[in-house]
Amino acid sequence: MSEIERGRGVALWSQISGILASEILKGQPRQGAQLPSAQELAARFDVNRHTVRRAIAALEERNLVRTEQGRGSFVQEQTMDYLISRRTRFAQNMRNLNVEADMEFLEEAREIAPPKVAQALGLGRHEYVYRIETLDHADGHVVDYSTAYFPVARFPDFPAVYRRLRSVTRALAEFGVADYERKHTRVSARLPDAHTARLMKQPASRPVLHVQSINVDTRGMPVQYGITRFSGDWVQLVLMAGH
Amino acid sequence: MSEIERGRGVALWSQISGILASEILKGQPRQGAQLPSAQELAARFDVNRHTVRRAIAALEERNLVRTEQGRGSFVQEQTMDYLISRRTRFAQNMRNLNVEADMEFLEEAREIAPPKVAQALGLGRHEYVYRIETLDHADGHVVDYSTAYFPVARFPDFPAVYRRLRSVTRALAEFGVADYERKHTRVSARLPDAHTARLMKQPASRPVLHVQSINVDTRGMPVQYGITRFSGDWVQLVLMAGH
DNA sequence: TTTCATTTGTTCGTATGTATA
DNA sequence: GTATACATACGAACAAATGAA
Repeated sequence: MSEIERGRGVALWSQISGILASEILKGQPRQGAQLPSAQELAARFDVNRHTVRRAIAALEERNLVRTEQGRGSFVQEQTMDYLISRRTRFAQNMRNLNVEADMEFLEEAREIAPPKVAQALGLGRHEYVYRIETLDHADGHVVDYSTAYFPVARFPDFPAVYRRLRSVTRALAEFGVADYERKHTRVSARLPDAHTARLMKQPASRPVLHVQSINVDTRGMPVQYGITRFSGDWVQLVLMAGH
Repeated sequence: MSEIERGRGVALWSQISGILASEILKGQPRQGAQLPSAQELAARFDVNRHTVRRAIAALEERNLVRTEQGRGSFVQEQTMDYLISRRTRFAQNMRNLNVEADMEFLEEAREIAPPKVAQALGLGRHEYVYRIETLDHADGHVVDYSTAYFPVARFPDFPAVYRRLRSVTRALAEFGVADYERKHTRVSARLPDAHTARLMKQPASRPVLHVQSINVDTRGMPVQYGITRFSGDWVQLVLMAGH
């Protein structure tokens, strides 16, 4: 079985480029790792070295690969700049990055607010919150695994609205929260627990950015408390001055 | 010999709390480790379980201990909140935290700016920068390992001034930079390389917060490019809205 | 899946010490 | 000195969560 087909109307370099791109996006070889030499790739696909070079040039064009003269080609470290500002919106971030974003609902629950959550949201003891767990993908990668809490009293049946609109911003708007902003953000680096690593499809030995955040409405009342675990491999937080 | 004294005007729970606090601060038991059960502690101090509970409640209040129902009480992992804002100053941060800060100069060099550094500082190719490596301690722990770059042309003999004044802020002031602020900050989570792990006295398996920052003067000209690696165990970055 | 021991959390009651009007 | 309020300390019983058998 040959991986590529000749005379199918798709140039060989293009097919090879596609195969290598999908392998890289699947994480094999890893970021920063060296690609097989042009010679070896030529042998693998049974084409001329020039054809391989043309394929790699296409990958460089897509910023998936970086080649260094005399050393070899390497999988370009991809970092997605995730902008943190007073007005942080996931969807907007993804649009800015020009990637295909996709959200997956994992779980929703109605439960008594854990102490930390209650404190963050300014709730009393024994008050209820919705806990909503989501996975965000972009370009086929897991960007983050997020746990968000919303007070039940203020946002009855929030999960249903969120599911329907697929956006925190629009869901909150439906409850009359026209605008909200980050009150604060806490960032730490840690190793994911087994559950998190599995969900994020990454080894437990790779660190994640652990971000706790509180969003408040225009009157300063907390509307959302969230924990977002960003893939350390793919995401870099960017904090801008001003905004 | 009894560890606590009754009827001396100091409540039993307060004495017990003090003893446990000093043990924890000495690192025994260590961070994350489980405390003896309330039952065992009651036996050790020969008091009622309630009294021990009161003592532990005080430790929770001081954020030295975390207790989980059905599991036990654990020494709270201490994180130092490191405030990132437009006007981030290490010394100020440490003063706010009320800890003994201490800086150690590791290395200084005069070298041609690496491409990334040149770009960040707005320098041309082949321009020189000072590279200064420091270790910051607080309360006996390594807080961060920092590499800072300053353009040689604008700040001749910067390292000597920095060494003398032991403060970036004051050293820059001596060169006429009355004020500066963060242009931006990039944060990622990664595993330290062997060199970094050794310097920071932490295992290479524990992640660090990798922070790249650019400080600019009031006219917007970059004055410093830096890479700071914060101990993931001890430091949590806090990003406040507004300021 | 069930059972069981361990541990923390909560709520009674009782007694005593301490400060204050 | 007396009355009152409050914090401290102990005892017993039970509820709730956890983890291991």
